[in-house]
Amino acid sequence: MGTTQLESVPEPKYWHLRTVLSEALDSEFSVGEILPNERDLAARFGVARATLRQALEQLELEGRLQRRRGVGTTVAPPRVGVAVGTEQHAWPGAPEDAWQPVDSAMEVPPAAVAAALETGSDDTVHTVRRSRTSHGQLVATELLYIPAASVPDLTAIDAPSGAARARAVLREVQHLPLEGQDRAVELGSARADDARDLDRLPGSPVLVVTTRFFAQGRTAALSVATYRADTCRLTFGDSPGVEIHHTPEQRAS
Amino acid sequence: MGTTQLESVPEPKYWHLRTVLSEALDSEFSVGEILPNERDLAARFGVARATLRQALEQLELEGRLQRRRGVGTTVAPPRVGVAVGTEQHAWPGAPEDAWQPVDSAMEVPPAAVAAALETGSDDTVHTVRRSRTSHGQLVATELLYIPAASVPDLTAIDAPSGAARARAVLREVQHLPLEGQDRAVELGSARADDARDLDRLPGSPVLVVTTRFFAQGRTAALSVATYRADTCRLTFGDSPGVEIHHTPEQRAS
DNA sequence: GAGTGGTCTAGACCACTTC
DNA sequence: AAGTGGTCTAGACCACTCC
Repeated sequence: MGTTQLESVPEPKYWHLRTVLSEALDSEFSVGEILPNERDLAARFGVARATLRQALEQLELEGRLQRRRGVGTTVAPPRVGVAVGTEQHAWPGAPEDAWQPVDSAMEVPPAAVAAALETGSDDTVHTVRRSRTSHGQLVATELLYIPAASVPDLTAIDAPSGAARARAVLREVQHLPLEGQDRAVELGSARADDARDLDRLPGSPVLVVTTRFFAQGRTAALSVATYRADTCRLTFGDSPGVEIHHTPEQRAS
Repeated sequence: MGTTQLESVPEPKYWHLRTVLSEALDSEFSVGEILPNERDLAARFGVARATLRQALEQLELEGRLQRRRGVGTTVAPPRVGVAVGTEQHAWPGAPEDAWQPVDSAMEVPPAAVAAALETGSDDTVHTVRRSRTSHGQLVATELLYIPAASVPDLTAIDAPSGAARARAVLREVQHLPLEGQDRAVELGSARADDARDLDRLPGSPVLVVTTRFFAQGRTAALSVATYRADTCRLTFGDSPGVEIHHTPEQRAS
């Protein structure tokens, strides 16, 4: 029984470890349970701590584990479904909107945003910060860019900043006739400020949802929303969405 | 000029490196250009190779770099927009469908899939493998699960496997009245086989799009599509989508 | 065979949470 | 103060591509 394993396909140690741990999570652990610490686990599997960490990182990416510095590693609950495709054809700030206004100010947007809004690269636009909560946890932050031309009646009549100003901007934008919207999802890594808001480390994987709102033949508003990739499953239908674990390695014939 | 930087927020080296490299990519490199190798870069920045690699991994996650073993690290082109939300209300295999059938067989699906399809956990279902190409490159693989009950006229009349069988299954499913669909997007890591198809390493980040197709009050088909997260931006409108680089750290006041 | 990125090690120290 | 995960180092060897 010396050499039970086959040498032909030497899969990386961390990948094999990931599989072993994944199966252990399925069968021997329950949600919220604390795993042994990394040094113990590494010793138990006979690998260096860095190798073990590579396996844990994979599992965290897949939403199976949650790690917190100074605390430990716990078994993560299933990802929460977060509706993104609902409120179709409604402006941000509409009554059923899931977002909470946080702050607003006039700012010069990043160059790519200015290009999409067709504003000059030095022009300021209304920038509204919002956040979104699900099951009592902050799951996303958003930056909403609205050119001054989209809300002409708002010229300096309201508070200069703060949540009140954010609400005023959102109130104004409802008056425009919304002609359509389009949306894109891509992988990103959390900027330092988003990471802080989302209680993650800088560089954590996030899902970036970019939404363009069209009115009067132009892009009248642009939203860049940053969702925690570890805890969120973005749903686009009206139903809550399927919970499919795509991880399993086996595929029975 | 000794201590220009402030010590108060000692950001990790790899994060700072990422920022420096990111700016260098913007200003001094063009798409497709080859970067110096990791050992040289690490020496140039005075860090260990592992630390440099942490920074490169971030940039690769963000779609800025492309690394290939044995070849080198190159500057990645902007992500390609891949339409996911079009073909709304059409079965897979409809004429305008972007997917290429690859193979098909009767298989026992993973437990979570069986649950969504409401089949017994030991029942086989039609499993169609398809792939999707964009700009000459394979960007996604798909597993499409169709319970035998959804295609009653297909009982063993066609080829036992292969692309021809896949086409036969897809042809049959068109006959059902499609009542609706819903969709979810989440982050995953590539399984060994998907990784091979997508020309990535096992564990590479992927965007998993799960689509349920409803007919006759049941889930009549379920698609699990795996997109390369580094090269793809999933778009959901009818227009090609915005190309927003969310990476920039600065946010001018 | 030379050069690349990918894996792995064994250690050290740091930042953070909890007691 | 003790214990956790996060960062970093300096090396080694492996798998792969290309010449």
